[in-house]
Amino acid sequence: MTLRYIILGLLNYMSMTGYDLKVFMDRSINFFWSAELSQIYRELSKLEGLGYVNYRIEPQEGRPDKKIYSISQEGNIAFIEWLRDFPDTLSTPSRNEFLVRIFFSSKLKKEELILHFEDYIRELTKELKIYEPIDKKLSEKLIGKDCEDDIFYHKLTVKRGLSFARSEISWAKECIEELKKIL
Amino acid sequence: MTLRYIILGLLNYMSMTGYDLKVFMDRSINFFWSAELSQIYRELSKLEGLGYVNYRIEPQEGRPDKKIYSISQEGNIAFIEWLRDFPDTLSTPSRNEFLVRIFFSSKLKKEELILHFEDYIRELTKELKIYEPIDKKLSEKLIGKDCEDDIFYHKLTVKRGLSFARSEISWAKECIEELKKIL
DNA sequence: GAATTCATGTAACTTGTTACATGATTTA
DNA sequence: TAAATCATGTAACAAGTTACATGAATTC
Repeated sequence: MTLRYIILGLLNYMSMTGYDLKVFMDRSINFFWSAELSQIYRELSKLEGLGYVNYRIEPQEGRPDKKIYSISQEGNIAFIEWLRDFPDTLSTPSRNEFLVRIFFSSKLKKEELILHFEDYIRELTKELKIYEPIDKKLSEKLIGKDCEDDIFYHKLTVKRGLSFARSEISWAKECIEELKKIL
Repeated sequence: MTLRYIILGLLNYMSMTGYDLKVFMDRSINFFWSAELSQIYRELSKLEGLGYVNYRIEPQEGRPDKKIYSISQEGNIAFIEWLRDFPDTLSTPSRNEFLVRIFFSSKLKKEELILHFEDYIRELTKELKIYEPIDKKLSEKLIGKDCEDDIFYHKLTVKRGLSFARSEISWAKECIEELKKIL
């Protein structure tokens, strides 16, 4: 269901094609949710069936015509409803393959496992370097504006990205230390 | 694919029924992976088809007979292979519904959002209280043993649970502060 | 000359969720 | 008396992934 509401939420910003939605998602929400184009198209058809979105066709030459989707009033109501009933139990079960692998790593050479932790740190450092300029940019955009603005909330998620990455890096470093002790 | 290797990994510890696997998972790996019984049974059939597991039947009275699964040699080879080729790109896409909701929260009253952050903090505090005694227990078990032991690796994942929960709590507190500033 | 962008999708598949069914025994 | 535990599963559905197809225009 989450993808459904992401689409409605984004169409609230502006009307878009399925392709646009994919591009938009890849550049924003992708840090904490992802979806394939095929999934987006499928969901758009369902949303249309529900009357939550409408589309108009913009003809193109040499390319398939654009279907520009907009959110309907009913769609907007459904979106707000979803937003308001935040699940109390932290709904989506967390799945983390990296941790599964660590859990079973007794079967791995310590040196090898250390390399994996180092890879992990490298990945997260890259992420930090992506988040930092975004954080700055959003801060600049926010100056003088009040909090009604979406940017304020986007920034909260970017801050979380920063704090998460830093915390993971320091955990991974501790793991490497522990492993080196008993090498 | 991850569930497949979790099952193989657990059967490496000991032979079990599908039901046992579910119970075992719920008490350990559940913090970073979960699966329904129906999914486990389905995967066990597939694994049997692949020759990665075998089972013997233990008859029972008044209850369905037990099917006690063991890992085969081929299964063990497949498991080790999986463990060795750690994906370089941090494979499974992270999905976090809570963050999606925060991203779109401009449509929510600030007071309401603060309540959601407080719920989140409460959840994570509960988690901390679960992890802390586990961490202690594992530390005690580890004394005098060397690192070949699975417990050492399990403890790394528990440490991560602690560090994650603490980091999330402090982020959520900051968010509340930010929101109160502009209330 | 090869890959990427733009824009639509379909089809087949895997994975995860929910609901249902059975039936004795134990616990609250 | 209701529910949880033990133990098997099936069926239907929802969500996510991967591969395929089209075809012009642009960038490397």
